[in-house]
Amino acid sequence: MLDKNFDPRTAEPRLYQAWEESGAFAPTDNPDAEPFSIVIPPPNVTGSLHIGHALNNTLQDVLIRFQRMRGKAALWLPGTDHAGIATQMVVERQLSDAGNMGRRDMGRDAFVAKVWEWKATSGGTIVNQLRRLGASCDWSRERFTLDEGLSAAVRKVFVQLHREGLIYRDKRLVNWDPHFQTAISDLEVEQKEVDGAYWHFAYPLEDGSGEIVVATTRPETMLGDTAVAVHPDDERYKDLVGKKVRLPIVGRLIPIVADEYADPEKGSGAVKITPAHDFNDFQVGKRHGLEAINILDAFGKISENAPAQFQGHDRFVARKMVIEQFEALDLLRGIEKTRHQVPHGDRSGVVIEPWLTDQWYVDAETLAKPAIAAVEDGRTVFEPRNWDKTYFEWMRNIQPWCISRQLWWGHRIPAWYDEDGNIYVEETEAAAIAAAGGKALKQDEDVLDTWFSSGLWAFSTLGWPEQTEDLKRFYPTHTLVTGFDIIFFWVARMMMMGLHFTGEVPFQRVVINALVRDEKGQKMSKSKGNVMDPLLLINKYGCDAVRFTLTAMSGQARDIKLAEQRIEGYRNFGTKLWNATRFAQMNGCVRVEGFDPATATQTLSKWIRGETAKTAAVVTRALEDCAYDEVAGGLYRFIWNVFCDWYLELAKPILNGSDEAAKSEVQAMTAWVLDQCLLMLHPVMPFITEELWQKTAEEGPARDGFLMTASWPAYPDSFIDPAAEGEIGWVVDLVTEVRSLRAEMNVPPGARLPLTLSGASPEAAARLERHRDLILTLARLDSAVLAEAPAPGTAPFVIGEATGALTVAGFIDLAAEKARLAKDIAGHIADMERVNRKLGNPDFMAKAKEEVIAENRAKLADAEAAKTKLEAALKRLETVG
RNA sequence: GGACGUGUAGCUCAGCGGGAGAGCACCUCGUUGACAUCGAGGGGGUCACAGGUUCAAUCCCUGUCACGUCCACCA
Repeated sequence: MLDKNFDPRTAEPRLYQAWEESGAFAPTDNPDAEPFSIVIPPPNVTGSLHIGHALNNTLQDVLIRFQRMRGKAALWLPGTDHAGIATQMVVERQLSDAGNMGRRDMGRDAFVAKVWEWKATSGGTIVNQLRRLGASCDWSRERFTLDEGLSAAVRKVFVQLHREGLIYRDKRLVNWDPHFQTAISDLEVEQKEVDGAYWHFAYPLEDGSGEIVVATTRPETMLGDTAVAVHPDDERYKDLVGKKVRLPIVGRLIPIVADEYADPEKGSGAVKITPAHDFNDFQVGKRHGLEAINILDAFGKISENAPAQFQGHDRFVARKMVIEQFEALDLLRGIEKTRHQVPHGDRSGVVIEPWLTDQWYVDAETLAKPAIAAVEDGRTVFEPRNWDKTYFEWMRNIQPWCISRQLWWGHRIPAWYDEDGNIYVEETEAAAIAAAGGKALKQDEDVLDTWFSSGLWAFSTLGWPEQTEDLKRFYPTHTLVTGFDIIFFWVARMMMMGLHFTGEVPFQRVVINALVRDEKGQKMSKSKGNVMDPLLLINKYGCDAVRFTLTAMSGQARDIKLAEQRIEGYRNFGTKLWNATRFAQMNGCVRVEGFDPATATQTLSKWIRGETAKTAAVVTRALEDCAYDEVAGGLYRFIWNVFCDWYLELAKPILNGSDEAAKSEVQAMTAWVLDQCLLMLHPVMPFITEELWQKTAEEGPARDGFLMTASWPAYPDSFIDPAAEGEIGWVVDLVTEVRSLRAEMNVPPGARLPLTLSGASPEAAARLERHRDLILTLARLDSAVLAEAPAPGTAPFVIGEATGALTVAGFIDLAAEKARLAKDIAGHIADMERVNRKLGNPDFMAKAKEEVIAENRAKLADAEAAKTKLEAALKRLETVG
């Protein structure tokens, strides 16, 4: 006998370990099995499981378990990302906390060795947390973006793209992070709105004939100004173009140039040009052959290219100094407070500076073209569909991708330089030296953007560039499940790299999962203190409850507002199933080997068999379409509202009755349906279902292996029996009507009342006859018989073509009952009027579809009949009254 | 400025051309055994607003308002 409750704390680790040890997570080696593969979005190796991971990985696990049960060669390939900046940060902080020497003091090799050491001891955290979530990844294939194989793939890709001219080195403005002293890509820049101001500065004309006023939000950049621009059509400044101004403080003579970039509508219409520190100014500078003077160093301090008094001062200190000096020179013409967007590094949080350096770039525009086409023609589809618009929007406006980072942790760029600065890009140092004719070379100091290696993830993890069995079998992968926040970072780059290097899309379908927010819709963050730790939730409610909740809430919406109460509710759902199984055990509902539901003779058996088949159809289709909310909803309704609330209640009289044949059939059927529940629920709630699968085998025939590897159910349409459906539906309606009446009339629960049924068809009469015992029990009736007409003083209700009448003498409140009937009648009359209006409308009759007209006619007839019966009942009441 | 999305019951959301739905919350009633982590019953909505298309609009179109997210912009 089962315990009263499922104990997830002990069962979950035990079951997971058993699954893992059995090798069931690996794809079947059956060569005929159709492959189904998913690559995990590799979490940062520094990461720990947050609720977003829990959602993302639950959805993947649901899919992979479903496809595994369907007999596919299901591969879910796990791994982690080396996460350049994030990891370097963690280890640096650890070194500093421990009072060790810093990264720069210990040197590159020693530091990188430290990071590897850290990875070996602490890098497995998130992988173990995925196990707690029940993730059925094939751990034997686990990869790391910086492992030997993936590193070789990275070098090969870099070299090939370089040979094709798609990777190049360029000197231009980059987004520079002064905190980490590295370049970052556009995507790693976050715009934040902050308080700021426009400072209006006067630049005196060289000839002393006046001044020109410019405005800036970054006064310190004036130290690097090399021009002032005005619009060529701006009458105000027409005569000044070609003249020069003397840059205050610096003393440099700089030209006034005419350029369309200057907007006459903005400010004074004249704009200062700092080519080395502004993306727009850089372009203007190019057009006019202006010098780009770099006044900042890598730390964001003023460099030796600026006047001595500023050198070595932080950019924000220099800003104040510049303003003060303008004021002192009486050249400050105004300050205008404003709020404006300022770029910040997404990791460092500091203000990003446009900075002029040499970096490596990928020609993303060229790579994007096939990637756009693949989504346009449907080789890869987004789910929900409209995410493709986001993808297109970015891909069609894509900019060169800056891939070099001035960090130590990552894939070192496979480029070597000789003394003269010639570059040799090769997969190995030996090859580079050979290419250089034996000269001594020095490798590029930089590493690649982390996303460069994750862009290869879909095929590098399967063994590329080797033509491995896995690559042949599992590439292209089937589905990618990921968050919309990394469509640009990751999905787009995998599309580009996958198509370029394999000629095929990396995945056929991209399922975009929502963002989990707190119950008020706020983004979860540590500072707000509203984070929900999935591991705490798992400990509290069990993993299955957390998984079911996340699945149930994964509709089309972009956000999931997660309230703990929901998890509690789905924990109860698990308990409900557990107790239904317990009930089955108590009633001898043991699995019968070879039981064929098709042979069922009892109406109740045929009905639940059909309901099971309908549920399986709904759930299977929903799983195929990744309609997760429908998966959860379909299972919940069937197990709780159909199986527990009705079937088990309807089965009780049979299970307690004396008809042995009926009893043994219902016992076998109950056990069978329970098995089907476990099978269908397993992908979402793997633990409790597996536990029940094993436990029920203790009292019945042995099981052949895990539920996890059992076959997904599929039933013939013939399992649905319309006659049984009609009959049980009728019983359910009848019982519901009686219960409703009893409650409305405040009939005491213990009172057993007589019921008559008049005007019943022979079919209804037969149904009453067949299910009388059931009806008496469930509706708490004393008797249920056919009658000529409802007796006076009874409470009537309409059931199909018949009138039911409950004898409630002693409980009936005449006035209340009259009011109830009048309300019902009014409702029917309103229906009739509405339908009559339609049927009386010649346009409706001429243009509406046949079946709609028929439907309305039937509706009218039903309403009329019901109204007539209720009116008769009301009349009787009035006579009595 | 551009793009995408959302406004349906107190809350969270489903539905999406022909009778307004679910879960939770709320109210009433009910514990000698599957489950109080439960059962039975019930109340509650001009489906944001305004136009249009249609025989018919919560659903399609246009506009307005409100909210959210992403991208661009830092004179």
